[in-house]
This record gives sequence, structure tokens and C-alpha cells, in this order.
Amino acid sequence: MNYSNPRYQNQGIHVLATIFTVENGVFKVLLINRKNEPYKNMWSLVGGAVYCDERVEDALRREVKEKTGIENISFRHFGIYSRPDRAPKFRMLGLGYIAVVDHQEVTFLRETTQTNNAEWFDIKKLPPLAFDHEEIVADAIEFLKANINDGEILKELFPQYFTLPELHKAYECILDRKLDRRNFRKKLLKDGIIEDTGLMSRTQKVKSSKLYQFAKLSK
Amino acid sequence: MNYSNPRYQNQGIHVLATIFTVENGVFKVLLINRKNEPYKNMWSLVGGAVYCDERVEDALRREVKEKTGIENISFRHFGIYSRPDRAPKFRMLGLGYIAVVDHQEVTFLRETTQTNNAEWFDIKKLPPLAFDHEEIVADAIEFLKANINDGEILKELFPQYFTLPELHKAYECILDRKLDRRNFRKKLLKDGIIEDTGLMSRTQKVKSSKLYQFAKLSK
DNA sequence: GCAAAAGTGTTTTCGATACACCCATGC
DNA sequence: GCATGGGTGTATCGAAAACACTTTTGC
Repeated sequence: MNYSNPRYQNQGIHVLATIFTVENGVFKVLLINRKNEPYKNMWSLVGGAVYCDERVEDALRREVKEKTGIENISFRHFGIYSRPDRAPKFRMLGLGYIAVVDHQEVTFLRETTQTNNAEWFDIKKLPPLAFDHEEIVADAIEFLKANINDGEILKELFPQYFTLPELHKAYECILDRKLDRRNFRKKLLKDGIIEDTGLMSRTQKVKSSKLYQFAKLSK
Repeated sequence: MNYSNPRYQNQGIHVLATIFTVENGVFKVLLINRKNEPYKNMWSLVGGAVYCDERVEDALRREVKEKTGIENISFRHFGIYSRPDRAPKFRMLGLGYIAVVDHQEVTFLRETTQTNNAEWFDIKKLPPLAFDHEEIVADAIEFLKANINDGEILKELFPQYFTLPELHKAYECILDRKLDRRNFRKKLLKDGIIEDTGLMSRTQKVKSSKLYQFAKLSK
């Protein structure tokens, strides 16, 4: 390969983090408002360019840490976006990653040098997005629905302990359909995704509920 | 983003095609022998760099056409390889794609400006491979095993018509385990992956067999 | 007539779904 | 005492797996 050939140069790699949560029964995605051109003042996904001396996963963690304060979560890759004109001026290959997090862990700054604001958006009420991010969000949601039972993807949605009704409601919000409570519990326990902690919730609900946690290694 | 920052520059994108076939009951991968440095005279996957003005899938088709003569086959993406030092001098992001083809359709040149030779290798008798291609081949095989029933991935393995024993044997070679003939036929027909053509094979086998074809659109 | 290869049907098991009742608490 | 929310068990259905016999042909 001729490394100086301009046709091989002038391209970069962009990681795009689609970060979802479920808050008060609403399935939401984290977006940031762009302070600069291109797409100034529009909303877009969290993301950024990969340095030539780092791995893609490291770039992703770096960008997400900077922009949301979140660390130590697992992302999964779901898509490649390679239209040469998807970004202006410079060809940026887009690599789409997904994570589902506990919204209470997000401690992003509302304003940074590149960002006016950052907010959770109901995925059913999204504003117009910059670049091809609408397509990417749609792909991420489809991927999440197809892989929700893989046992890893929701592990950061809750604090260590959670109740089964909470998890059940989260599944229903994400999948956008009803699930039978009894079969839901049975399946998650049988598959070893969650385990009973022996603890009970202390909330002021009508009836207290058992606390579960995600199993250390699932499947 | 500052496009002139060298930390964003000096990187490229590499597509890697893991092309498999089944020939005489042996599961094989196509490798090429490198004529130039780096890894001169070693075997490696078919692949090449993506131009900054083309889509990844187009680069893949271009490279595969040049090096094997094969056109119009479908590839599936299975992996991203991003160690910064996986290629010398220049950071090349690797994108792994897989296809399974009819070996009789491969009309690659034995020798080109970049290639000494190209050959099918039994996946159980692979030579040492250049770059991180051993890892990539292993990932591709794992991906193929997990996705063999998706109904699209084997569509180019045979000419239009094939017998069920042929397909059955191919599955067994790829999965490296025995499958029940009766359940195999039932499942593929029930799922609409293949359809009976009403034709019979004319080979000089002990008993002639029905000819099948892959269904136009599966699932 | 027998070995080799191809075709077909039945039974069993297991996972997924559908569904109903009891218990604890706040009002 | 009743409405709300949380816990549990059983019956049914369908897909997957296990399994045996018949047919054709070459020798």
C-alpha cells in the first residue's frame, strides 16, 4: 500500500455512542446540543474521533467519560456508517456503539467548549438530529430490542440491586410491548441473568418487593 | 474537530474478506501469499484499503473482484480490529467481513503484482498468517457457526440447484458436528430457507436425489 | 441379495406462552 | 374491606431432538 496516496488519506474514524436509559417509565436517549459548525445548535449523539494511537473501545470510553462522567460501562457495537459524505470536508467512518445506563450516574456538564447542553430525550419525541444520527439511533434501538435478552446489555441500567417489577417495566418500555410478569420472572431466573439477593426493598410501596441483582457471569 | 491534528490523521481503513468454501467435504478459507513487505511471503486474508471516497461495502466488492473474480455475493460484517499496532507504520482499522462461496466460481489470478499465489486452505491446517489474521479467521468461523441458519449466508455456496445431502454435508463440515438428516430437511423446509424444484439430480450416484434451491426471500 | 445412499414419519422433550389465584399494605 | 401491587404455579402449544424403516441402484 502506498501510504502517501491521498485517496488513502484524509479519512478518520468516528465513534458514536447511543446511550439509553429508562426514566420514569420512558425510554430515552442521551443527546448533546452542538455549539459549533457543522450542524451548529442541532442535537447529535455523543461521540468523537478516534486518535490514530488508540483502540476504538478506548476512544469510546474517553469520549463518554468526558461528556457524561460515566465510566466502566460496557458498550456493544451494532453498526458501521460509511457513506463518504456523511460528514462534511473529511471522510469519517462511523462506528455505532450502544449502552444502557442508570440515568442517575450521568453527571455530564451542561455546557462545555463544544456543547451547549445535554439532555435525555424520549425516543418517541426526538428532535431532528445532526449528520446521519437519526438512522443510527433507529439502528441502535432495533439492535437493543433484538439483543435485550443477551444478559449483559442492561447490566448498568440499575444500581446493584433492583426489584423485578422495575426490570419488568424497563423491558416493556424498551420493547414497546407488554410482557407477562410471571413468564418474565421465570425466564430471567432460569437463564441465570438475575439472581435473588434475599433482600427486600424498603420503599413505601403498597407491598415491598424482593431485590435482585444481575448474575456475575450470565450463560 | 481539528482536521489537521496529526493525531486524527495517519490512519486508514482496511477491509478483510474471510472467504470460505466447502470442497470435497473440507471446510476451507481463501488465502493469498504476499509478494511484498510487510509479511513478505506469508499468507494473509484477501483485503485492502478503503478509499476515502467510497463506502466500505464498495471497497470490499472491489478488492474481492480484483483478487478472486467473484462478483455479486453478499458479505456480512462480523468484527472490528483496532489495535493501533496491528499494521506497521500506519494505523489501519480492520473491518472483518465474511462470505461463503462456490469454489468453482473463484477465478483469481495465481500471480499478480501484489500476490505470489492464492489458495484454499483447510481451516484445520492453516499456515501462520500475516498481521492479526489468525484471530480474524477464528472470529469469522465462530460467527459463521452462530449464523449459519440465518438463511442468507450460504446462498452462494452452490450453483442454483443442489441436493439436500450436499447441503447437509456442508453444514456438518462447517459446524464440525453431525446433524440428523431428517430434522435437517424438515427445519430448512419449514423455515422456508430452501424449496423443492421438482427436479432430480442426474449424477451416477447409487440413488438420485431431489434438487433444491434457496428460496428467493427467506424470513 | 446386499451394501450404500436417499427418502419419509412418529414420539418425546423442552422452552415459550397463556392464564388465575393468594398475599401484604395503605386508605 | 377493598383497591393496588407483588408473589407464585399449572396447562397448553409448538419447536427441537431422538429415533427406524422403506426405496433405489450398482455390484
